[in-house]
Amino acid sequence: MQYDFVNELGYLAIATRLKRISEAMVHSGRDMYKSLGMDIEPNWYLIFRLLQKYDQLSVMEMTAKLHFSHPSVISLVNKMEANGYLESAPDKKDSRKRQFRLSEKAHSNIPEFEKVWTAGTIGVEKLFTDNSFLDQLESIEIQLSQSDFKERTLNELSK
Amino acid sequence: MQYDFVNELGYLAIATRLKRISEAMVHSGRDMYKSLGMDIEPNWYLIFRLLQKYDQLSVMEMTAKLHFSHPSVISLVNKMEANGYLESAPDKKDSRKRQFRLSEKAHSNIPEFEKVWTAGTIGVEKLFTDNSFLDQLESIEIQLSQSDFKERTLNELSK
DNA sequence: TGATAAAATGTAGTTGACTACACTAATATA
DNA sequence: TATATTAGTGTAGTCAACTACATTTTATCA
Repeated sequence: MQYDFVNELGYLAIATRLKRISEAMVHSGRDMYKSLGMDIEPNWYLIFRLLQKYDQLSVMEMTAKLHFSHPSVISLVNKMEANGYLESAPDKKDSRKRQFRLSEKAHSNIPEFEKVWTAGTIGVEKLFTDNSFLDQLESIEIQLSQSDFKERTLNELSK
Repeated sequence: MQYDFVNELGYLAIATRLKRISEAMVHSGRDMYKSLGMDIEPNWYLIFRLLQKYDQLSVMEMTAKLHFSHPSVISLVNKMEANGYLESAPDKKDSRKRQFRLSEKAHSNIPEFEKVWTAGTIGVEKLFTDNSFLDQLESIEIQLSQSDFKERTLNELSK
């Protein structure tokens, strides 16, 4: 890796670095799916896994589980439905809701996807020497959900 | 923190989590600057620090040091110049280049900014029990620059 | 030198996240 | 019951990153 000024900046540049790593991985993932001739996107993984576990969910149920905004979820599921991976039907009891489930195409393709997802998981896992990184990530998430960056900084400022 | 399905997904969802954390911090930082009546944006920190260190830089020199795309840098420096924090002048030797430096306004405001940046750094630092997180981050960056997610996954797939 | 390639900047358009607003349906309440 | 509030979905517009393309200037080299 060539010289990177951002890494000199310590903790205050951490958001920049996290975003760069994330974008590099997503970009590379998109590229990989294309190379493998798979017509799916990196983020669809979240929805596939959700509907494997919960079978049928509405938009708001997905936003609650993923902590995404609802427009983001709508955008994801619309694209997946347009590509034939999801089916939606109005909820029987509440006509405001659309219930989404995996399509037949999804079920028949997922075994192939699983191979790639397993390989991807192993590949990423090898980036870490132990699993303390995931633990630290969770710790950061919890702490920031209790008191965000602004609050923490203003608190330090007032000392 | 409420239930978060993404955290069940392990290593393959790490990009999603990094991005969420990054966006939460940037969002909160923007909000903080606003609350404090400071007319700056979180990412401007990178440019302030660059020009403190290097005094005068062109767009491409900044992209090389930050590993950002050049349109991103252009967008940043244009906004900063519009807000009076940067001054630019054509390079004497190469008329394609614009050389950027900190303005008088920047120099006179930075001491106040430093207080906030120091507080922010301390606040973020306290999210971590030790500094292994930054080390791990650097290790990931280096590894991914040598072989990206796609390559790693395809490599595992072929085993 | 003249032609070609490379470099620096800039613009346009894309993407995926977001907030804000709009609409409709369901629920709560006076 | 009628009205007000809340909830679910959808749309529009913003934002910061990106790629691709365009333009101009500089550098290379036949």
